[in-house]
This record gives sequence, structure tokens and C-alpha cells, in this order.
Amino acid sequence: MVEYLSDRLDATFAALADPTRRGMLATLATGDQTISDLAAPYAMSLAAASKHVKKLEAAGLVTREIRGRSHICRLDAAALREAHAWTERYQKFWAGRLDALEAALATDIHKPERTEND
Amino acid sequence: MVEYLSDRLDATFAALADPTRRGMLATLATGDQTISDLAAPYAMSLAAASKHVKKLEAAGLVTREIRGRSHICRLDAAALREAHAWTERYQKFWAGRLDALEAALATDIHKPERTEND
DNA sequence: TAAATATTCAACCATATGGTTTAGTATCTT
DNA sequence: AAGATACTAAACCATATGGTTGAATATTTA
Repeated sequence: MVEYLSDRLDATFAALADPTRRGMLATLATGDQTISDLAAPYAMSLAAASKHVKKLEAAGLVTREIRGRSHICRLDAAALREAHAWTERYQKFWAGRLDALEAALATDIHKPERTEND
Repeated sequence: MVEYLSDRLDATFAALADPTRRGMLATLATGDQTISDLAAPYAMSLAAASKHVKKLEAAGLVTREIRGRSHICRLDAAALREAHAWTERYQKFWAGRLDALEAALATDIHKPERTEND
């Protein structure tokens, strides 16, 4: 099963589209955290926070190491690289460097049966 | 009504989390397009494509100029700057430049009643 | 062993999302 | 004026999302 760039971008951007999850990533940037740690700042159940972490994990933004009864989460910023690279192209557009944008578009990875640069 | 960074990021990332919409942005990077132009590559109704464009517009990624019966869409990459800036911080993390990350986190814009860097 | 702790699972709920179809509103063309 | 074109609106549908609560599982502590 090949996992396509597009699918990973879907998951990554969707994971980032929630302020709770972005906050969790910010917390993780300061160091590894348990689920409880990550849940603490939010007015929601542990179960709800647990689901958020699971979504971050599914997007590859977070890895989990189970140690005893604690689940220790670690930021894995690698998945963000693709998202960052995607937005990068439009930054170039915004900056007026259309030549650079076109060069970037020309090097796109394509998913079969889809014609656009997604 | 102040519109908070977090809310705009929600809308931007959510808009980017769909391959149809990312494809539309890629098309728009090559020049202005009508709704029909944007819809053409996809196997969906015009109405469905129209909804996608509306979401891009709501996220501030696209502007629309109505000329006669045609709606001409233009890429507005400005909204992407915040998303790009957000992911930028984690790029620094990934690159091992933790000092730079911490500096970036320290300059965050905060929404009242929320403590995290979202 | 019993109780507390850390977390997930399952069922449920309200709302959002992405699609459809049909109808409606302008605008352009003939 | 009539018809074609470009699009939006509204109603509808299936599934996803983000939350809840209560129960289950594992592990640590007393």
C-alpha cells in the first residue's frame, strides 16, 4: 500500500486545523509529554484529549512510547515538512517570485488518475 | 469583532486539508480562473465545486470578482503566510535548532483565555 | 490484595463536511 | 423575447468530527 503525498497532506492539514491539537504540538515542542500532561490545559475529558493525540499520531506528527501505564508522546516534525513545503510554493507566489513557483509546480509528485498539483 | 490568529489558522488549515481545494489553489497559481474553470478537472457537480471555492474564499485564500455572469477567482496567498509561519517553527525543531524554536514560541500571539501557542 | 492512577474503548449525541439534485437568479446571445 | 450559460441556493443524504459518559484494562502504590 503506497501512501500518497496527497493523503498524508490531508491528514496533516486536518490535524493542524484544530486549536487544541496545535496547542498540544506547541507543548510537545518544549519536551515529551504524557497524555495527561497534554490534556491538562484543556477543559475537556481525558478521553477527548486522547482522541486528539490519536489524530496527531495518525498524521505522523506525534509518536508514542508506552511506558508502564503512561503513554509518552514525542513531537515528530518530519510530517510537517511536506505541509511546510506545500505552503512554501505559495509563499513564493506571494513574494512575486512566480518563476520559482512555476519551477516548484513543475517538480510535483502526482497521484495516479489525478491531474492537479495536490 | 477581532478575528483571532487561531481562528484564521483553523480556517486556513481546514481549507488546505482537502485535495480538491489544494488542486484548485494550484490551478489558481497559474492565473485567475472562473468557477467553471476550477471545477472542470473534477468529477463532481458545479455546485460542489462552488462550495469548495466558497470555503477557500472564507479562509481568505481566494478572492472573487464578479464580472457579468462569471465569477473570476484569484489566489490570495497572504492568508497562507500565517500557516507557513506556523509550520516554520516546527521546521526549526526538526532541524535541531531548538534555540530558534524557543525564540519563535516566545513571540507568539495569544488569544485571551488560552494559554498555549496556538 | 485492594485501591488509585493512566489510559483506551464503546456507545451515544450534535454539528460539520462533502456530495447530490432540483430550482432560482442573473447575464449573455440569438 | 427566448434560450443558453454561469452560478448560487436549498433541501437532502451519508459520513466525519469533536465532544460526552460509563465501563474496561493495565499498571503502580499502599
